[in-house]
Amino acid sequence: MTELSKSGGFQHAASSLPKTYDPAGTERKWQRAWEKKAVFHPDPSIAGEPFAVVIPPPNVTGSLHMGHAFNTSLIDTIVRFQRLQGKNVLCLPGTDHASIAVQTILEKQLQAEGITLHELGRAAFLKRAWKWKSESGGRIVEQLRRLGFSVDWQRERFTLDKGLSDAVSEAFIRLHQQGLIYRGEYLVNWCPASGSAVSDLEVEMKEIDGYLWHFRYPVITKAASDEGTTYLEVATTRPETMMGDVAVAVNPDDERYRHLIGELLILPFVEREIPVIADEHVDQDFGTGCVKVTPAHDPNDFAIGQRHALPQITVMNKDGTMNSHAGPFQGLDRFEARKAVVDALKAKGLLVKVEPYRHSVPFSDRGKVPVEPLLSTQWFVRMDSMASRCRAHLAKGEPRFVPERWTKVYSDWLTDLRDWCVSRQLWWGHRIPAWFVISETDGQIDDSTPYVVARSQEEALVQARDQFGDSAEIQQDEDVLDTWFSSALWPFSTLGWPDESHSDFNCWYPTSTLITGFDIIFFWVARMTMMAGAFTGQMPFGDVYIHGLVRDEQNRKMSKSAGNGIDPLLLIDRYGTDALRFALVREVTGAGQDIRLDYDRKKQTSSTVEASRNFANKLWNATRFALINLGTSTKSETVVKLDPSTLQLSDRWILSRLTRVNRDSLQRYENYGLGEAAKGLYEFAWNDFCDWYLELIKPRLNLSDRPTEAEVKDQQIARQVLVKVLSELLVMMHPLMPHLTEELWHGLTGASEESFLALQPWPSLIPNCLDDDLENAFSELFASIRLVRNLRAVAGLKPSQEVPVRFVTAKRDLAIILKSAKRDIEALTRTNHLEVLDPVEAHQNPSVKALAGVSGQLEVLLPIEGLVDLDDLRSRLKKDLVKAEKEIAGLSRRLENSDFVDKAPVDIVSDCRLKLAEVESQAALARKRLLNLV
RNA sequence: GGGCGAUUAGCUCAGCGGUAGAGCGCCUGCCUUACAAGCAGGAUGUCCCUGGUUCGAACCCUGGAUCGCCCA
Repeated sequence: MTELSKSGGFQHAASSLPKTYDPAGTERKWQRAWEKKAVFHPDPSIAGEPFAVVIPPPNVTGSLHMGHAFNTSLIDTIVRFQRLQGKNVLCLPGTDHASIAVQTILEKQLQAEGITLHELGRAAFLKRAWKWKSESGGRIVEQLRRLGFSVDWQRERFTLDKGLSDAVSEAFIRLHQQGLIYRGEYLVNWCPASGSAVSDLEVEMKEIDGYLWHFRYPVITKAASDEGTTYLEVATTRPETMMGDVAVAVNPDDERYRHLIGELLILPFVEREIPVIADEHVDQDFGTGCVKVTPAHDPNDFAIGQRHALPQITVMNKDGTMNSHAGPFQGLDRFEARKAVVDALKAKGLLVKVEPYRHSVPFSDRGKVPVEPLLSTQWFVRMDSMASRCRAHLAKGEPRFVPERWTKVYSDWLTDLRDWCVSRQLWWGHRIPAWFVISETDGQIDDSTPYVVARSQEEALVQARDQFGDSAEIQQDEDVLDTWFSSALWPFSTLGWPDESHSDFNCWYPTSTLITGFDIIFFWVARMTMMAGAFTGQMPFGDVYIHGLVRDEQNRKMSKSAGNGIDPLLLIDRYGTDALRFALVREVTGAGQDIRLDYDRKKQTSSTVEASRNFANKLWNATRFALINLGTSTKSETVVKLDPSTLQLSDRWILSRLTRVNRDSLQRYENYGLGEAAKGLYEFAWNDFCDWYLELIKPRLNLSDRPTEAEVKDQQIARQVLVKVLSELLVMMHPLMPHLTEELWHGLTGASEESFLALQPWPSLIPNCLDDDLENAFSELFASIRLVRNLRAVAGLKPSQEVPVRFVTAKRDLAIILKSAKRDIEALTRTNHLEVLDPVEAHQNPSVKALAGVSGQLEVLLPIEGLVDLDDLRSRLKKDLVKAEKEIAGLSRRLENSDFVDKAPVDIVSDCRLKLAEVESQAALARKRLLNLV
């Protein structure tokens, strides 16, 4: 083992190969070698069909979670496969700058040090942020390396890098020129926790148990002149906003209130007069049918306010406390204010009732606090034209979603899309490239201050002076852009855009496939297609492969707050990277469902990953077996062309299976059937290759002391086939288990340190090699072997005890196979004398009392009288008989049905007849045996 | 309210018109010279319910139940 890690290969040390695979050393070794030799650093100028994937850039504050591991495993499987296809593959890594997350981390640090953000100042803050990034921002990237991710690290990008930042400015400027960016005062989602506006997508609606408060506003005009004061009753979930009320709305068709329309009410506490208005969007059946209208604090009310030209009165500060418009409640936090308002209403006798009420409340994704709809001046990106361009592309199938059903999710979202608020009141990020001409508004910035958009301060000043004269003074907007703005440019900004002559951009744009989870279809996928459409005129990727989420053992979404994450690194330490990757990929089904990862939290074990680890070990040992049995001069043999005439049947069988799994895997990898590819290769490797083929060739590999010339020659054939099958299997497995296969392939082929399995060609399909008849024959052969073993187990024979066996069949081609495999069967069943007879021969030469079984058209007899417990045998035979009779009943019923016989396809009917005959003979045999036992 | 997905062995999931499979777990033997992280053998199912289409339904179509997700 130490030998292995020191020498960097085990090709000369087969005998010292350890019995179990130790992933840690192997993984480190190849990760280093791949990166050192720049194996995944493609050259855009070389020939070869380009294939490009950009990874979803993880948050720079992040650390590896199962979602990354899953996404990475899928991406890497695909790109490694494409590399084996000989394509010029670029897989480009990087991280995003995560404005809010980074700012939150740093603010916590500052808080601990007792410094406020504003004391520190913007420049010092940014310096700190970059320092933090250089120290802690590399963690996720190092963790991605541990997954064996075959990305081009030399092209790694960060959204705040110079190039990408320039791309962001350029994009902003161009959108502004096209009139797709505007600035204005609108109701936005204000996150009091981060002190910034957030976009609609960053708001999560949550069902909350709250209350519906009913209270009364006094009517002060017409009605008041009658008998005493009349009141109008309103119902709200947010009493604290009442000081911002500018009207009460009722439905114009509502008989109850029609007479009050146009009357005035008096708003308690602030004593403002507000009108009763009619709006047909008011639901008569909700609450009292009267809606208080607070345009500055509610999106629906905002719309009503727009329709009726109502004023907007903001009663809250941006930190969530009440402002001077809130009258007596000024200074209170919004939730304290709610209580205070309710208490005060109660004291005034204006509170009618309180009922428990479950309703949706918007929460900030990041801040985890209720979002406050607040009027503020922000920058917006106009969505309609960009979205409709995307829909036009989609009509042409661009991009293609896999699975297809996500297409509708994407296109629905692109319809009726609200404009995107892109400004954030933060410092860490891309500062908005807009400069206010403050000299026009007396050094102040307000909504009327003109601005210029430019690439730099200098350019902005030139523009400003052009437009406003030489004394114009400018000041840059304080805000930064939404992190997703830069992520939306990722597929082309990372390739050199806006320099469209950049060789990377020319070679790899548009990219081939995007592989990501359904949770960011809106956040990221749709925004990328919109930006790409606007700037490159093309969709940024051909395919979008959407995968599910990894859920915990109880099917819950993994999240930091729930604390139910499963640490991939823990599983890697325990089972190896390849085992984790294989386990994750194997679970993926064609439908793109979520996957549930089995996990025992106490023991920190996962039976799913363990099974994959065991599989890795199986491949390890199969190779170990090969190396032990190949002798010394094996390397050149691997390239020898196999001569079909020299092959044994079992060789032809495994080559047929190999060809089949090659063909299937190719098709599955290409069509995102990664789980199916993994399962198919697993079955081939474990069942066909290890369980059967290796066992079948053992006698051919282990020659006697004095082998004949033919035996020596045949040993060479077996060795050649062994190496061919195993080495090709390693290539096909490589996308799934890159480290293990790289290691084993080097060991098996003796390839130099300079060449890599990762860059080998996919094995070509052997022509005319698929042989259905042969595969069927081998299935029968294996069934017969299993039957003998089963009979031996029933008889309670010791594994070492050799007995004679008789096969009786009327099926001639089966008899031929069985006879030719006589030596193999004997070896695999511990049989010392195997006879293969037809029924006539068997009848002429009846055997003594024997244990018997039937498989297909084959009867197997174990003449071992005296060794068998007759009672056991009897109950076994009875059970067989019952089973057979049940089957006979079913089959006969079908065959007696004339509709079935007439209408079903002929081969189905004949299969049915054949099966019936077979089961009938099985039953007959069981009956005969039972009689003989008496 | 609109939409999507799921429901199959104890568990995790395949299968998607011809009468049910895998891995793990379980039972019985085995340290058989690649592998005990293994080998051999074995047991295990009203394929959620309901109608319908069909010669035939786990699979297609009605309707429903339960769980989950997305959008409003």
